Amino acid sequence: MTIRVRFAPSPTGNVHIGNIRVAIFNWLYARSQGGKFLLRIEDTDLERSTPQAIATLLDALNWLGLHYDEEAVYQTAMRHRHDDAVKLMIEQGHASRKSEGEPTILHLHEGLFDPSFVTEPRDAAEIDVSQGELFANPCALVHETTSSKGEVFTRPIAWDSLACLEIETEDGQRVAGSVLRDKTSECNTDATSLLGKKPVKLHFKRRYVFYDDMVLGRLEKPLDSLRDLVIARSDGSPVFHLANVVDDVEMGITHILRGNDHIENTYRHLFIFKAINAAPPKYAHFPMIVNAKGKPYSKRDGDAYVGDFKEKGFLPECLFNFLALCGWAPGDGREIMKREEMVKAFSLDRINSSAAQFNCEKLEWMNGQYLTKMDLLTLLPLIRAELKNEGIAAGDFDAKWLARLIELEQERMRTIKEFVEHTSYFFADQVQFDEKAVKKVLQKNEGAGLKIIAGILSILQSLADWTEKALEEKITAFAEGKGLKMGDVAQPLRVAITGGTVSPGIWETLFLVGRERALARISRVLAEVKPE
RNA sequence: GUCCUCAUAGUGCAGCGGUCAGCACGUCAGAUUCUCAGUCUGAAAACCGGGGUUCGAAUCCCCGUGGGGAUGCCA
Repeated sequence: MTIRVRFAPSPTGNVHIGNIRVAIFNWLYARSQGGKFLLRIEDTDLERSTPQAIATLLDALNWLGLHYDEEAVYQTAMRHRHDDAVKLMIEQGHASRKSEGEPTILHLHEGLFDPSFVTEPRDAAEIDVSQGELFANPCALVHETTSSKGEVFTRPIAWDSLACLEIETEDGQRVAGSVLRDKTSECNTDATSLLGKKPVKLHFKRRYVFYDDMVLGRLEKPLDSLRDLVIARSDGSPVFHLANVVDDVEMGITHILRGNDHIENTYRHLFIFKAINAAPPKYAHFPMIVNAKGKPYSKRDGDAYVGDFKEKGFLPECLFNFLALCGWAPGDGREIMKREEMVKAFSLDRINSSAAQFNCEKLEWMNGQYLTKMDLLTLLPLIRAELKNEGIAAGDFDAKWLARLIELEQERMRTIKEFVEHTSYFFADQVQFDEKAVKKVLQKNEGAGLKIIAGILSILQSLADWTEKALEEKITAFAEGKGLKMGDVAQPLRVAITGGTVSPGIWETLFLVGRERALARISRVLAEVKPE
């Protein structure tokens, strides 16, 4: 059987890195297992789902190379399947609806207790009901308590989940649970009046719902802590749980890999699979990513939208790599990995079980590493696009010239955006001067820096051969002749040419700025800047 | 309230009964270079608390504490 996994986002708001990491893990699992990676768009929330959100979602998947194998499934198109499933469950006596205008409820009754996910009654258990009120109805015992803050908690416990139930009353007597169950009418009936005395404790044998999570191991939950579940709303529309399960069956999903916010849902979903006579898939839950405050990301805040990373000049292969490493590691210390390497090394049992905080600084470092190792021909169009994006007519610049500039800047930039930030003086006619730099490097010490560039100006003016090599020779000779350190010469020049104190090597910079502009900039500085 | 789940440096990972608790980002210091970046070298920095089990626990169990989640019509 081939493995089939899916990414099932709801297109409400912008897809954030937490969502996309779920997609990455699914994709990696599918590829590592030779399985299929499918996409289902859960657009049943008509109020909040927008075409625009779907577009940005598809865009993000495409950008990151998360290609899916079959046509995307839109959940709204599956509505009739959901309705059929509800009908089936009612027919088979698993679900019921009191009347039109009421929700449809799936009952946790013995008919659904499959040994593959519900244990036999196992541990002797008791629930203290001395505080609060106890009610009974045909489906459940309902324990209602009020917290110190005044919140009311109702805890309905399905009769069938309480094996060998005995109810202890205030006088120490024990009454068989069946007595109470038989006496209940339609509504919640006060247990005290049914029994003639106040119940204080429930004694029973506890069953557990369980499944084997491929990341977390065996997970279980007392069956009595689960209540019947709504599968269709009052208006008849299917709720998430129902739609989700039915679609997974329809799509032949074999493995569900999702965030651990769904751990609890899984216990419920198992009953739905059973109620529609379908075999449940295997599950793996992994931790969510949290933001710098340690809180979960939310679409509502527009937090960490994937498109923002594209905008900021991160490379998709880097973001992919980085997100895969949030909660997963190959185990041998490798960090920067090609996609094929990750596919090869990926396994669910190496996924971490604790939440990962997103560390943007490390992402920037990693992006810098990617950029440094990147092939020039691959990088060139990305830079051109970004220049264009910034309103710089990149087409006007000679390809060789631009290539050389990229070469020089390649290991200095951490994002594509930084390239533009670092290199504005190569493209502009006028330079933006950093006043501090001008003061410190040119004006200080009675204009020592100015004197130096004045001296060098005449040498450069007479230089016919404007090449990196020639510039290096002339400037070095100048420094040596004057008994100056290279830094004493390079920095004043750098400020005059670039406006600031940071640039690639000075002769490379001079060369690329070009003879005309370089000389003009030095002359202008000499004309306009006066010693302190 | 009840239930589920998680917990190793500031951050991300490694460790899965015996390690001087390792790696990476970041931080700090030094080296190199005309500045920056990079590269190289070095440093500081962690097993949430308390009980057990064991000759021996970061590792297994229990109880706390803290974070996240669920608790009948969000997905």
